[in-house]
Amino acid sequence: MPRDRNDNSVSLHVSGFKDSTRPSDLASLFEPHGRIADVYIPKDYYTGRPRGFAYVQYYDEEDARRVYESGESFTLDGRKLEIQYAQGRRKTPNQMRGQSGRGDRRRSRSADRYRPSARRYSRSRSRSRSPVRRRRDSRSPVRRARSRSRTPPRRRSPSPRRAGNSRRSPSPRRLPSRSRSPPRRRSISRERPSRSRSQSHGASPRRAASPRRAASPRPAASPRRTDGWGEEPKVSEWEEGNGAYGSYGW
DNA sequence: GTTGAGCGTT
Repeated sequence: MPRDRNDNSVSLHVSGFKDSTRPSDLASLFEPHGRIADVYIPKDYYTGRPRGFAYVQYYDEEDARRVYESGESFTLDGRKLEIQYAQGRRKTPNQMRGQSGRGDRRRSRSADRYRPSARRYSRSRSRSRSPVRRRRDSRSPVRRARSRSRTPPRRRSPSPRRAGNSRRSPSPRRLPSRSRSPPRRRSISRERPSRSRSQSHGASPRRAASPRRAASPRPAASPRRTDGWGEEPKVSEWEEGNGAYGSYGW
């Protein structure tokens, strides 16, 4: 990521669109006004649902300014979008933790983002086959398989923290808030609390005897593969217009 | 290699 062009890099805070809206939709909407550097739609950390707003960042700050100042009203899917300047820089996970005091409740799950350049998919393989499966490993499969340290609670390894502190973070001092555990898809075992109480007959000691790493909360698979990465038909369209940004993909 | 857990909605 071109990082921030400068500290002034402005992102537009856009809201008012439907939950079904995808980054690419916004991208194609705003692209005509300037090169889009990034479109990011935060999603709830747990539910994975879009939080209702997005950040559209122009590569050139001026474009953002123009869009904003022009007061032009953008409508997407019949809804008028509200546009503002983004207030702060994106918070990093760490920052979020810091706010845990208050934001503890609204941690947000991986967000939907849209980066120009995402041109992978050479037609080397028959992409028409199973899109889903393919999508999964479309991005450096190997990489992904190994570095499970990065991607948070996508589907399998639920605890982002677990990964992070493994060695990466300099100061592994994890906050005491154990509520940190991520997307726990309502594990059943968790839901039968009082049961054991009056369960005089079934309680066999030997069972409880084997302490099996109850520590790892397994979020039974993410809600759905609402990765956002999924099928993005229009993307290509948008992308084509901006094939110039090749910068990353990650 | 610079992150993707950035302002929501009382």
